[in-house]
Amino acid sequence: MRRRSQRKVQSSVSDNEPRSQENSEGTLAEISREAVGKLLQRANKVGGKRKKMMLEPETEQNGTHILEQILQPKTSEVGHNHRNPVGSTSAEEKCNNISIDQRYLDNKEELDDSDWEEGTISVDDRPVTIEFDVTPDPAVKNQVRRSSARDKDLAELIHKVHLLCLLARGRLIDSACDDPLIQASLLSLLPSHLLQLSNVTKLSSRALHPLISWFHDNFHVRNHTNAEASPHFALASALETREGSPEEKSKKGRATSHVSESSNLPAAENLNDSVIKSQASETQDDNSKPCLSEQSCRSKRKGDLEFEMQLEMALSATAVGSLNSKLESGTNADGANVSSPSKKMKRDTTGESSTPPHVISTALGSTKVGSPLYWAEVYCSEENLTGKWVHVDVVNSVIDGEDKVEAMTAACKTSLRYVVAFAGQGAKDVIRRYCMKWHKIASQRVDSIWWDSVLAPLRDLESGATGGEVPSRTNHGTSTQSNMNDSFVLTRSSLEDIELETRALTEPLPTNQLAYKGHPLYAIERWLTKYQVLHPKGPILGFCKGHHVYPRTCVQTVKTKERWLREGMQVKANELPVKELKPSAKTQKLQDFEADDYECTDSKENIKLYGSWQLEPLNLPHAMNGIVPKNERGQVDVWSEKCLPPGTVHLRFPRAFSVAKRLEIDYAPAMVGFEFKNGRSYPVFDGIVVCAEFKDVLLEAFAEEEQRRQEEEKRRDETEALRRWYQLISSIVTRQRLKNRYNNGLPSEILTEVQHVNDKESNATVSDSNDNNQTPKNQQLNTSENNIDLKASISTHTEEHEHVFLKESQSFDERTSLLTKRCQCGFSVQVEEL
DNA sequence: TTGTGCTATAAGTCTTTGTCGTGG
DNA sequence: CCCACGACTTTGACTTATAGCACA
Repeated sequence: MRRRSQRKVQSSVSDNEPRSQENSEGTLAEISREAVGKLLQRANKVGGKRKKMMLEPETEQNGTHILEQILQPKTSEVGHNHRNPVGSTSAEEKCNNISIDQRYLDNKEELDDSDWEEGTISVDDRPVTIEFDVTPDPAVKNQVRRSSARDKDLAELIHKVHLLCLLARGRLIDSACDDPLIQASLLSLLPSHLLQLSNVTKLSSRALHPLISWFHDNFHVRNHTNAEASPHFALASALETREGSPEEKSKKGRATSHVSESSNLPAAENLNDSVIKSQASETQDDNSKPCLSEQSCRSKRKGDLEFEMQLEMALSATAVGSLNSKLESGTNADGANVSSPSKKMKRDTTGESSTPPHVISTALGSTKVGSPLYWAEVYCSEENLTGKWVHVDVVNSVIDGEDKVEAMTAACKTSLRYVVAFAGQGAKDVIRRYCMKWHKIASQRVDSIWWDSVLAPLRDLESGATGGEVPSRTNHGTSTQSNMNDSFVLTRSSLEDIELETRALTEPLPTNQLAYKGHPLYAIERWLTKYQVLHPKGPILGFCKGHHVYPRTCVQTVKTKERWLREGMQVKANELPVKELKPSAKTQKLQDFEADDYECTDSKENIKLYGSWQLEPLNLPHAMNGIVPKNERGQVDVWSEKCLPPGTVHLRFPRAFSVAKRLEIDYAPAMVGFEFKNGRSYPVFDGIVVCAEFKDVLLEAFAEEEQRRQEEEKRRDETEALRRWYQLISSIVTRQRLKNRYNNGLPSEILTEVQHVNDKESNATVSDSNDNNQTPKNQQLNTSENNIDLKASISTHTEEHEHVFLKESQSFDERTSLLTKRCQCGFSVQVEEL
């Protein structure tokens, strides 16, 4: 099975668009596979690169060796990936398998493309190939490559996709369970004595026992399934199979073993169905009763496993973790109008991405590795004063065993990281009900902000489907309840929220001290960081290995005076540092150096840290008489608005200081931070700080100056444009004249004469004094700004003549460095001597 | 099996206020 | 001569988190 899905993924990876379009019309599982395949394609690209890096040292081996080497690191890398905490389970294994194949291909290409010069020496035109007897260095082979930031990003991405797939799958199953036909079928299977359960007004978990045992006895979990069946079909066929095969029951022992090996998935679905069904019947029978919901677990056989397999297909590449689905069935407690069926199907993912699938399989003794776990939750209004959702695992015939789930997953050598309840197309994370050691899994879960945002719309749906109002039970309600009733209407959902929050705040103390490192509720002094202290130092909640355990709320962050300054706070007078740190070696060295210079003995000053309770708002001197209070460097450190002395403003417009200087207004450069460049830190300035009364004046002056500057810039641009035009025209004219003069050899040649007054651009001026008067056309461009005069004249020569420049006739102007060469005909050329 | 301590590595944090040459 | 600007030495020491391993 794994191999098959692996191939499929691979093909979708290598296929191009047309294939994917084809897939898009296929089954949901195919679509899911394709989507995941695309992600894996990206993942494998990254993996390929990584591999290339690993193979670099091996490029000097011959081809055979290289191919062997290519295959060898795979195993180690697979192993590594399995260890990746954020990786995935079965799908990840597939992922790795695929990457192996990809890698092989990649390296084949590499072999084709690579030049073999490193391993080949050409002697007498005959290539000599040096072959190395490669024995892999065990040290290198065993070298652990830690996952880089990029690997982690990728793992997180896969993690998220995986969760989304699981959510989608859970909703599908939930939807199937809502099918009225399936519900009706399920009800029809129920023995009559169990149907009476629907008439119970107050449901307690104990009342569920007959139903659970009936389901447990009558349904089995099948070992193989039709992976392509839809959830609806799977459910229906599960019911059908159970009906049609009473004799299979007598093959019961096998079924039991199957149960143990395959997960509880089917049960949940069936539960859902039965619950819904029972509720439906309930609603029909007696709508006005606040009722109960019952759940009957039905088909263990096909449906469950089919779901499981489908799920695995859908998640093909991303590694299906184990997935538990639970179903909560509840009844609406309010006897009012329309009773909404309050059933909740829950699905939990355990060991979600990182656990190696084979571990699970070992634990379960099944070939189905990484199977999701499913169970149901039933709302029992008689439980826990306010009523609560009760864990019901029909496959294992366990009721109210929420504390056993974590142990069960632990037996599978994985951890329970997500427990999601589904109902009414919505979903809610109820991990807190099942997780007893939150600190162990918190770091393994996806970013909570992302997860909450994904679940937010689903939570509303779930709450709408299950959140029947809890009747105000003043008769036997507690004071807390009535208080809460005063403030808002209690719903099952809100009560559950309270329950989960309470659980979150009452986690038992861990027994190993390492767990206190970053524990959200508790702390021991040993694991505080450099900038943390306990304040107040108490109460002591307990002990762990001789360490006092304090509430995490006692842990305070301490900072230096300068750091607090950035937040607009200053240390109160006469406050002693709550903690002192030894200066770093670098600072120490620097201080020693200064001590040598100044013979200062107090060179080893500790870094003094203060806590937030030792602070008061920053009290800077007020600006007086238009003078800005400055620090010892003549500037103002503007870490934030709070750091501005009262009566001053921070002006950030460009060249503000020049404006202030021109207006003779007192100002201070505003230092806004530091930047590191070339191994040093440099202060970064942005704008100036001036007294508030000058703000308007400065802004006005800045606006004027800005306008003047823009006009100046415009003028400069125009001048530059003119200059370039002149240059262009000059060169055109010159070119034309030279062409006429030398190219054609015509009896009559055209000479172009360019005279430039105040010429600084051209290095040579060609003029013909004889023809100056014959200029047929003069052009003159004047600009009033910079007195650029342009005079271009074109003259015609009537006789052919080859100029001769004699040394005697040339003259040199030392002032302008211009050398003038003259021909006897009167033609002259000026060149600039360099 | 689990916790602990150690090591190695990756990643993150904190540090924190120039000088000189060149060209306009 | 003054001023603005850019190049220059591409920090680095330290802490924290993480993973693997050996051992009790």
